[in-house]
Amino acid sequence: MRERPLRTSPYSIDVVLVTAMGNELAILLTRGSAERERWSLPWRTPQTGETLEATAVRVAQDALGEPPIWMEQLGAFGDAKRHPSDSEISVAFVGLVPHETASPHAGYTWFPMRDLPPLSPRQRAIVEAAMRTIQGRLDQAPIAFRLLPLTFTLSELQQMYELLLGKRLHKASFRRALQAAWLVEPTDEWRSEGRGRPAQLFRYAPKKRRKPHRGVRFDFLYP
Amino acid sequence: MRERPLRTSPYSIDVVLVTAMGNELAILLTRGSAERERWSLPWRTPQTGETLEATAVRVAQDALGEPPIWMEQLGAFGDAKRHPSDSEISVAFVGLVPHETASPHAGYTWFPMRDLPPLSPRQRAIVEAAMRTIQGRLDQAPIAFRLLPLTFTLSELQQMYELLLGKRLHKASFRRALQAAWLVEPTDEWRSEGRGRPAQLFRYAPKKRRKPHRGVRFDFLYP
DNA sequence: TGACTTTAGTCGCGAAAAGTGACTAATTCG
DNA sequence: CGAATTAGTCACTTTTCGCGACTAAAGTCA
Repeated sequence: MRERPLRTSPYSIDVVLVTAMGNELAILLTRGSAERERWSLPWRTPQTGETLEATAVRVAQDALGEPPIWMEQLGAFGDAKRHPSDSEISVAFVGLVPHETASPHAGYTWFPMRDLPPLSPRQRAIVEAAMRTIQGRLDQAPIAFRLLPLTFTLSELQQMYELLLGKRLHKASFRRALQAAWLVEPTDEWRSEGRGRPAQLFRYAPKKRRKPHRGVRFDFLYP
Repeated sequence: MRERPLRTSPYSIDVVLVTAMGNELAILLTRGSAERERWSLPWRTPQTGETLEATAVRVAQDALGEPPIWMEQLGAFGDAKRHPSDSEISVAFVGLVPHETASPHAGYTWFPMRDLPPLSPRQRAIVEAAMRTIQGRLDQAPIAFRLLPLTFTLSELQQMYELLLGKRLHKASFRRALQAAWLVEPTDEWRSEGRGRPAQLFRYAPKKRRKPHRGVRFDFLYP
């Protein structure tokens, strides 16, 4: 058994939990009792013998009761910026959570990305890194699919990509890229959503490619 | 002043210093006195008040007498894998050093990537992450140029890219991509390198682009 | 009912970029 | 000198991109 210093932890694990709330991205923040009036990212200090990832999953469990559907480490953040835990560095993670199944425990609240409360400089840097990482992984990991229900329309999928990228995409090009990447397959169900022609439902079903070619790339709209 | 625990440091800063040695990439390893017979990445524990980057630069200074020409954080590595410093986690960095000016201090040795001595699992993971990061940043940061002298031939530049990517590139496409990216400008000097037509010397001189468009992308050769 | 609106889904073309072999140019070697 | 060698460019084909315009199937409202 290894002792931890009593006053301050060597490092904390901070997690940016991201979800799609309606038309916006949102992240989970908490206001602990000891941290007078400032919101902060969920965090914990590691337990002995626990891997970094395991601690990050535990943070998510404590906040939402379930693990993220996708997670990635953002790196270590120090920079002499003050952190609520008073730890010297934070090892930060991003995690994605589908909004349907994500009901925050007491003390945790979803905040839309557009309207975040003041955070510590370090945590603000972490949130920005999280967004950059999500956008960078979007064409390599099935991030958008994981934020949607098992079946979805292509319009819903496109809207999710637009939300994550913060950009409008061109419909025809989006579908062409999707087909080239062999990521979805149609079901035989259709959904009528009020006005307009009913949309076919698709599911995420990546085909094995012999060559891992290049990632999915969409055409941007420059409005 | 904050006290550090005496027995183990909370974390160490490990640096993968990469250079181009002739036709191969090489990284710097050290065999400290206390670390019986095993080579390891250069590392230090942080001093109070020092940023992570500053510590990483200090590691490079101690090993080579000069700071890396480019550096990036790789993240935190824990995974319960044993580290020579006995620290719980390592915050790892990659740094690039041009080989001409990089003479290792006593106890440090360049090892070609193809022929590394046994490393701890954690450090092996760090080295692999370093290579992935270099390849991923190659089209965003002027990595290849920084490993070359101030003026260079386009063949030398292409060889450097091939070395870093581990792939052959097609000459005509390479030059086309280079021109599209406005990264180099010709000098009026030529260099005769034994047999064959003399090559014109170029220098790194990135033009400001109004739109940061996309990164440089080269055409691969599939042999 | 029938014109109009709204959303889904597709087509196809012009432009741009990528992939590649073959060509010309300037040097050294024998 | 001619062959070999390396640098640099050209030209052609294929693929991908950007995007407007089209058809399809529903609801809305006079």
